[in-house]
Amino acid sequence: MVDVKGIANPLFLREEELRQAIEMLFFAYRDFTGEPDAMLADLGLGRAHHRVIYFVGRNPGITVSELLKILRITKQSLSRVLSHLVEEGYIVQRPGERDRRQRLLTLTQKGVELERRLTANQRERIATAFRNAGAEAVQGFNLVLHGIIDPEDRRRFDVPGTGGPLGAARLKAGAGKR
Amino acid sequence: MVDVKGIANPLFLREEELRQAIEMLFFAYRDFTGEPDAMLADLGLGRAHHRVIYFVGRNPGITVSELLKILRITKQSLSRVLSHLVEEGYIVQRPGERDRRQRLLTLTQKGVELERRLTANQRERIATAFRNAGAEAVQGFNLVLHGIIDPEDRRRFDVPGTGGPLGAARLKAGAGKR
DNA sequence: CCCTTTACGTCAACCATGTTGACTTACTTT
DNA sequence: AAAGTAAGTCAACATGGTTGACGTAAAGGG
Repeated sequence: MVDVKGIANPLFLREEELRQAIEMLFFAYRDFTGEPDAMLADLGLGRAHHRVIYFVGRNPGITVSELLKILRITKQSLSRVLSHLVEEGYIVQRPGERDRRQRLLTLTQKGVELERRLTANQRERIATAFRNAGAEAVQGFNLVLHGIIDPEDRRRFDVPGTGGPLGAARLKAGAGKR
Repeated sequence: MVDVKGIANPLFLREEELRQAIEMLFFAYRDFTGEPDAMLADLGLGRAHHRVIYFVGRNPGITVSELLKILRITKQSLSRVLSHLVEEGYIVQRPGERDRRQRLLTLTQKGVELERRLTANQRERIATAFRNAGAEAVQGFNLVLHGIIDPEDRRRFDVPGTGGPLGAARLKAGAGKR
């Protein structure tokens, strides 16, 4: 039991490395959401509203059930937030054409503007981190984060033409291995 | 205004790249916390308890105010969670030696065991992602995540001997640039 | 030695956002 | 026509954040 934490013990390094990752994920998420949360609070909205606005903006015409799958919350929980956003004029609903039971969701101009303001903050934070870390690091970041996500949702990041996840990032990483 | 999304437009690629990062961060965090949350629910605990247990385990003898700085919540909010954990025997408090106003927090054996179970899950998820992505990708992941964190908390990840953040990861990345 | 500051705790009220369960309406599918 | 599906609604409840006010004990500076 000598040298438990010494350099000769790979298990300690591994444990330490993994704990660092756990903590960085916590701090990064905390800070990543902090500023948008403050902006939202000024408008009487919360983080839940942000998530809805983000994913509706990203997937115009998305159905309620698709949105529920992404957010992994109940429809009752979504309902409170979504109906508020509709009442306040951030989002419009229209019936689906093929299936008229569906309510297709789209941002209004007001919604688009809010989404832009909120996302600009997050984008800027990430852009700075990307710039400082360099292109290779960004690929590594994408690859690891991709692997942390549940398999069923990884395919959201597949890029159609490339036949693999994450488009060019994956192609390049894969090339280096094979 | 032709070719707005075409390959000739670097702004579109950049925007898309940043949005992918935003979304991956959301999905990764969602899935990273999902399974521990379910374990905690069986014990009548929540994610807030997990965070406290984690950081007390990681920093034995931490003071309440240090913990508050990490979590960025109010003491009233922490109090509810922390006193519950003390009552249930996961954490013990003892007065500080130099400053007897302080309550130094430490996990009990019961607390250590719970912490291990919860963290094992997250560690496994990250370890798998690390293994599949490769060592270089892990360094990139660390470097980018580090850059996303607010500067005042980045130093938590500095490694004493190396004179820079993230120990070896940073040394290697820096060597390539200079 | 007093006085101020600090570390921590507590009570109370409120809010955002998640849950479960039961039920309805409208539409699609078989 | 019957069954299934998409969405909404009402109600009750839990967790974990917030602000504000106040209390206690210890530390530290004049």
